[in-house]
Parts: sequence; C-alpha cells; structure tokens
Amino acid sequence: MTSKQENILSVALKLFAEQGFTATPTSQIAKEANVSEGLIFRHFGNKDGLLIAILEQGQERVRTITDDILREKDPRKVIAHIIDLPIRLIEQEPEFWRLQFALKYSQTPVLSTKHDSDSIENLSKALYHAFDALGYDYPDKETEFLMIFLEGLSSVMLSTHRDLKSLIRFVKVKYDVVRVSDNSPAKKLM
Amino acid sequence: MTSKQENILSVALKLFAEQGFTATPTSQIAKEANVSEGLIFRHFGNKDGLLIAILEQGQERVRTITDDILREKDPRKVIAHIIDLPIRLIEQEPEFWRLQFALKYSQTPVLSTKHDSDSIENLSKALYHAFDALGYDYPDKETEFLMIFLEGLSSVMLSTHRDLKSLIRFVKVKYDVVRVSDNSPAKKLM
Amino acid sequence: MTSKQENILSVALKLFAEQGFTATPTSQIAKEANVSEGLIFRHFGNKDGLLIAILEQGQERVRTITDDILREKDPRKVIAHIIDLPIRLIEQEPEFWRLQFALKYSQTPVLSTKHDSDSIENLSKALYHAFDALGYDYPDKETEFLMIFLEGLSSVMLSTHRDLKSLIRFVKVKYDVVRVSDNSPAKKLM
Amino acid sequence: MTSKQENILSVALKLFAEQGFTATPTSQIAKEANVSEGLIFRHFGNKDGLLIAILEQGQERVRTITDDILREKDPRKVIAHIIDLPIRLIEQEPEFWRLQFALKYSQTPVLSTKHDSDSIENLSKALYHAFDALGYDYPDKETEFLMIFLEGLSSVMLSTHRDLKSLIRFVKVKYDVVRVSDNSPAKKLM
DNA sequence: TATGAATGAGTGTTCATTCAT
DNA sequence: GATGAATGAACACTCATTCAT
Repeated sequence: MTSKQENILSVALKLFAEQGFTATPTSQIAKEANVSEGLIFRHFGNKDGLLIAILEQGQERVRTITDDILREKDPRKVIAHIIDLPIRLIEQEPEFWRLQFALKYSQTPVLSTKHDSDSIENLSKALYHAFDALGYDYPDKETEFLMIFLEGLSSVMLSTHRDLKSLIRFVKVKYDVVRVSDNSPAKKLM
Repeated sequence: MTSKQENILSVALKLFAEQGFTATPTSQIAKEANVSEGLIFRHFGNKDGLLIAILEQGQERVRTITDDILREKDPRKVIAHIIDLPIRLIEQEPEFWRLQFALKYSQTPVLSTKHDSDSIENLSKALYHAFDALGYDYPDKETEFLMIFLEGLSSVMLSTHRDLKSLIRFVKVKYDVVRVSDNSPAKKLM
Repeated sequence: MTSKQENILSVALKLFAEQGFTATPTSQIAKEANVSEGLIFRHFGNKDGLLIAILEQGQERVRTITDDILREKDPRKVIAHIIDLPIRLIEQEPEFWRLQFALKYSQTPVLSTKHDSDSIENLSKALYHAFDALGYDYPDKETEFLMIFLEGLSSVMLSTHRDLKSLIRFVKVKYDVVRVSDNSPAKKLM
Repeated sequence: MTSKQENILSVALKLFAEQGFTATPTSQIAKEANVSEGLIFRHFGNKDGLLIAILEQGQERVRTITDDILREKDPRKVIAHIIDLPIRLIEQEPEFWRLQFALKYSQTPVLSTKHDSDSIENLSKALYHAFDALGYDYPDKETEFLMIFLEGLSSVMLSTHRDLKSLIRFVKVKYDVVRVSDNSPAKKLM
C-alpha cells in the first residue's frame, strides 16, 4: 500500500464521516489528498470500491480488539469488557463508527458489506456464556438486552456529546462486574 | 391541503425511507405521485422543504401518542408504556422512523429540525418521576439507562427483522411493571 | 383600464427597470402587484405583450413632450429645448428610460417595437432646420453630431450618478443658445 | 489554454453578443463549440465565470490599443486618435463591444467587472491635457463633452448600420485636428 | 373578471467515470 | 503509477403559460 493510497483512504474516511458518503465528491477527496482524481479509480475501481476498502480496513482494526475480549475467561471480566467496548471503539476511531452508523440507515446498497455482524455474533456468544456461568435465569434474554443497550449507547455517543462515563459505571455496578468502593453510594440497585 | 399535495407527501416519505433522502430524485417522486415535478417546488419550495413537511407531519402524529403517556399517573404503567413505545411507534409508521434514523446520521444540515427532542425530553422526565416514585436509588441513571436501551431497541427493530416481543416482555418483568402469570418462569431476575 | 391593470403595468415597469426584463419573473410582478399570475396573461396575452404595453404607454407620454418642442419656432430655442430633452425625459421617468436602454442592447426580439424612432426623426428634422436657419455651414452634420452627443448624454445619465447640469449649460453656451450673464466666464469658446 | 477552451470562449462571445448573456444557454455554447457542457464548468466554474473570462480577454486587447494612444505627445494627434477610437475598437471586435454595452444596462450584477473604467479614466486625462495644451478655455468641459459624444457614437455604431465615417471627419475638422485638403469646404465651422 | 393549482420544457450545475498521455 | 482534460447522464430548480373554477 503506497503512501498515496493511505492518504486517499484516510482523507476519504474523514470526509465520509463528516459529510456523508454520497455527499462527498471524489473530486474533493482527490484535492484534499493531494492526488489526481483518476488515481482513486485506478486503485479502487469506483467510489463504492473506495468505501469498501475503508470499511474492511476499519473492521480489521476492530477485530484485534474484540479478539482480545474473546480470549478472556472470567465471566465478570467478559461482561465488563463488553460494556466498555462501545466507548473504547468509538474513542479510538470516531470517524469510522460515525460512517458505520450512517451507512446502516442510508439504504445504500453498499451496506450489504458484511457489516460487523461476525464480531457481534461472537461477542453475543461470549456474553451468553458469561451470563450462563454466573447463573442468570435467562442468559439469552440478558444477552439480547445488554447488546441492544450497547447498540443504543453507541448511537447516543455518536450523535450527542453527552458524557456517559458515569452511566457506564452504573451499568457495571448493576451487573455486579466491578468492585464497588466503600464510599460509593451504589450499593443496592433495583 | 389538496389531494395531490397529500400524494406527494406520502410517496416522498415512502421513497425517502426506502432509498434515502439524497438518493431519491424529485423526478421520481413526481412520477410515482402522478404529478409534475414543478408542483413539488410550488408547494414545498425546495427538496428540503418537502422533507421538513414530511417530518412535521410525522411528529404531529407522534405527539398524539406520547401525550397519552404523559397523562398517565401510575408509575408502573408509565414505565410499561414507555417500554412499549418503540414497537408501537415503529409498527404504526415504520417508514417515518426509518427516515428519522437515517437523517440522524446523515450529516444533512436539514437534520437540524428539532428532531423529536422535545418529546424525548418529556418522556425522560416522566420516566424519572416514575422511577423516583417507585423508590429507585438512582432514578436519573435508571432513566438514562432505559432510554438508551429503547434507542437501541428502535434501532434494531428498524435494521433487522427480528421478533422482539418476548424481549420486551422480559424487560417489563425485569422492571416489575407487568403482572407475571403463574406459569411464567420469570420471577426473580438478576 | 382597471386599477389592477394599472398596478401590473407600474409594478412591471419598476421591476423590469431594476432587474431587467428576462430576469423578472411574472410571478414576482403578480405578487408585488397583489394580483394573481393568471391575470397578467388574461390582460396582456404573454410576457412580451406586457412589455409592449409598458413601452407604448411610455412613448405616449414622451410624445406630449416632444410635440411641444416641434411647435417652437425660434431656432435658438429649438436647439436649447432639444439639449434639455434628455435630462427632462429621464428625470421625469427614469425607470422607463432605463428599460428602454436596456432593451436596445438586449437583442430581445421584442426590441423590434418601433422604439422611439419616429420622435427622433422629427426632432432631427427640427434641429436641422434650426441649424440651417442660423446659417451653419453643415446643418446636417451639426444635427447628427448633436443628436449623437445627446444619445451619449442620456446613456451617461442612466448609468452613472454624475451631475451633468453644468455640462449642459456649457453645451448651450457652445451653441450660443443661452443668454450668458456678464459675470459668467464663458465668453469665448473654441 | 487548450484549443477547446479557446473554442468555448469565442463561441460564447459570439452567442452572448448575438442573443444576450442570459438568453444564451450553456447547452447551446457547448453544442456549437463541439464540447461537452460539463467542460464549460470545469474550466470556468460557472456561467458568470465564463463571462468574466471573455471580458478580461477582451479588455486585454483593448488595453494594447489605448496604451498606444497614451504614448502620443502631440495634442492634436491625441484628440484625433481618441476620436478615431470608437470606430477602431468596434470594427476590430464588434461582438465584444455589443456585449459590453448590453451588460452595461442589463442590471446583471456581473457588470460589476470594473468595466473599462480604467482605460476611460486614462483617456479622459490625456484628452484633458491635450485640450489644455491647445489653450482651450474649459478643457475639463471639453473633455467631458467629447467623451460623451464618443459614448453616443459607439452606441449608435452598435445599434444601427449607419456609415459614420464622414461625421467623424467632420468632428475632427471641428476640433481642428486634421489637415483639411483645399478642395474641402470645411474650413470654418461654428 | 379573477384565481391559483398545475404543467413541462428548459436552465445552470454536479459528479462519477474514462482515457490519452 | 499518475495526471488532468473531457464526458454525459443526472439533478434540483425556474418560469411562462394554461385551465378549471
């Protein structure tokens, strides 16, 4: 991968995230990447190809993080890590995730890219096993519930500037996956 | 509002939801609404004006539903109704909500329409009072948590075809806002 | 001529003068004249018809002024009056003349309206006779020269905001058609 | 400047002069210049940009002629050259001047191009010095008078097909800036 | 007489994509 | 590999004009 290629990729990700995929002309990408417009098509075939390359590159980076979690054995730690996942991922590369969410609802046929469904599937399984190991009555429902909450959490993180750190701690306490310091008022919940 | 105007509005909502706002040409709207393209601009000024008209019309219908909930006094019923809200709203007009979510991430400046932030704000307050009345230790956090879950729930309902009825029941049981039938195994959770 | 018709005519003249004929939409005329757009077409057939009505109405008013001059017998007074003509006409209805000049170069096929060529022809003849009566060697050339100067004068009056009063006086002195007061320095010219 | 660019420029000048700026669609320019419509916008940004390019190109050519005059020292020759200017300029590029005059009255905001005001300003100064050097009592008025006549002369040349050669000779004799042949009757005027 | 909803041809402009160099 | 001139199919939008009421 030449430096020009990298350049195109990172500029395009930034612009797609800021302005949207369709609203970003290839001419603007070329200009801001200091590259001729033709080069984009030489390397990525067409505009969709460019988007796919960005998505694949991003998912590669995501996998390195989720794989870590999947290796974890302690069920409480699994749950805690998964609760931490949205904030970790989004803080690491907000542009990629903003684009990801935008595409999800954009009805662009390109969204037929595998998405991140594989990773999600694996995380769901890990979460199920964790809830099961901890003796939850309905580990499947608990899994679904928490995963959907995290989906919402990601969504809110991306569309507002709210500080969600304390909420995340609250959730961990709720699931009893964090050591509660004595001076913390969070003792009995629900 | 003439019948042609109604026609334009409903066709546009359908197409915007299916294909996205920017990806839908006004020419297509005109053709499918059996109307000249110029008429769209005569009535709504420009394409953004058409979108805004659709959004306002939809929010009007949303308000009639949320207003009902805000009149409810029993805290358990408030919570139950709010949990039911996503499925109620989305089943009633899935196209409107698909469009709403798409716009949220589309970076289109048009999304500066107040959104449904007013309704959400009011529902949050009602939820807070309900949790407070029921003696929850951290009603603010509980509110935030549940609202974000519901955000995720809506998102999932729109992007997949999963059946979420049983999950919703599970959540209601979790919050103890539904009469649990004897043969139901859901008694103690978490 | 109903009051609505008058209204359309005067609003259209104003707008045509300010923005140009082609650049002024009939919709704007209708709105500013508090009249439905259809009415314009009912009365004047089409947009060109409206322009022609404006032009004819204006030329009627012009003729009443030029006819006065044509009745004058004293050659010096004829010349003086004709020199005064541009400023008199333009100060009286600047909008009409701005429109007239704009049309002259606009290549709009409508410019084939007789223009004011009749009046100009008659004024030229009167000027010729005046110069002839005063013993000018080349009354035809003098006439052409002065008429063209007045054309330029009109043009400059319309396109700039220069004060041309003193120049006009200078021209009258040049042609010896005004009583020069003793304290005036303009005694010998050229 | 590629040959296609030149092509666009010359075709556009011709059409703008013949039909007017607003009345000439870019599609027609493209067709007659054997060029895709998009190319016009690639090179000149928008239709106004095309007009500006035409105007600047024309003014460049004008300056080479006026600069010649400004180098002249003999006051009589200065006056004679300036009297000759309209016919020289307009015969050289009638289309450019027809366009220039059309724009002057068109109320198009594009006319804010400096116009040829610089050149005119300089010519006025040269004329003033010439009249001054020749001992005219009111060189400023004489300058204004002649400049305005020339404005009218240009206007008439563009809007009619009259032959103005003999009038121009008459004017030069009037200002005593041309050698009068013996058989010419024009000796003393006014 | 007067309205205003409706039309449809056209206008300037954008943009992904191609291709000769 | 890399450029940038060139294309052509769209696109949002305008506007004179018609017509039922």
